[in-house]
Amino acid sequence: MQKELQEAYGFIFEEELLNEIESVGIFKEMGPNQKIMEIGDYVTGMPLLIHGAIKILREDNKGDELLLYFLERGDTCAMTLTCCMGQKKSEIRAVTESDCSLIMIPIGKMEEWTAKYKTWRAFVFESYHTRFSEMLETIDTIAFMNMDERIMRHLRDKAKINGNDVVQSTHQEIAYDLHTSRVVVSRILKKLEIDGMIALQRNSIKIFDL
DNA sequence: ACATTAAGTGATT
DNA sequence: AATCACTTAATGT
Repeated sequence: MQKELQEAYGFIFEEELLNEIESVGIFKEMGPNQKIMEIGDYVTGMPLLIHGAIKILREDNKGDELLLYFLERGDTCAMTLTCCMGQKKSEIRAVTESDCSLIMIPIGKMEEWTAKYKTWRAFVFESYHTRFSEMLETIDTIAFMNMDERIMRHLRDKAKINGNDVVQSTHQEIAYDLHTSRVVVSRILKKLEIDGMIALQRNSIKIFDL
């Protein structure tokens, strides 16, 4: 855990804080599509992402979901930041997108470290700001972009996260993430393929126009 | 060979 | 862009 921690956070946190993280944090590794946090769960810990990606989803009253944003190495969940002061329930769902390793920090430490470490404060504010920006971007794409642009953006995001121009995903999964129907996704992907932006295979999509 | 799941398509709203 | 109804293609057993 020490090596991973050093690699991902060594440049942000001072020695003393890194040591504290190491002694109090719980190292976890998990495969893709694992639920880390469910809507309604009490937030008990704060994840520091070391490796891999996590997608953050919102759910409507019918149980349909919508992708809010991805978390990557060096990121943390903004939900835990807003929940840390009281015993609040999570309003989002967090699911691993790929193989992940992360360190869980007990929520009690948050306040303590906020007072104690300047780098921690900076990290929390910075994270908060970044997540907020990403949310605004997502809102923009929903409000102002056509579905074909949204799909293209989503494919690029996924490609970037996995470091691979071939995205492993079914049309149905994309439809869930973007809160639309599979038929619509299939049609738009077909159009994008004819336009030479992507190549379609069963269960995967190759992206040319990164 | 058969069942299951993913993807393609026309028609309608 | 969503939904329905149906077809076709790919994959697992």
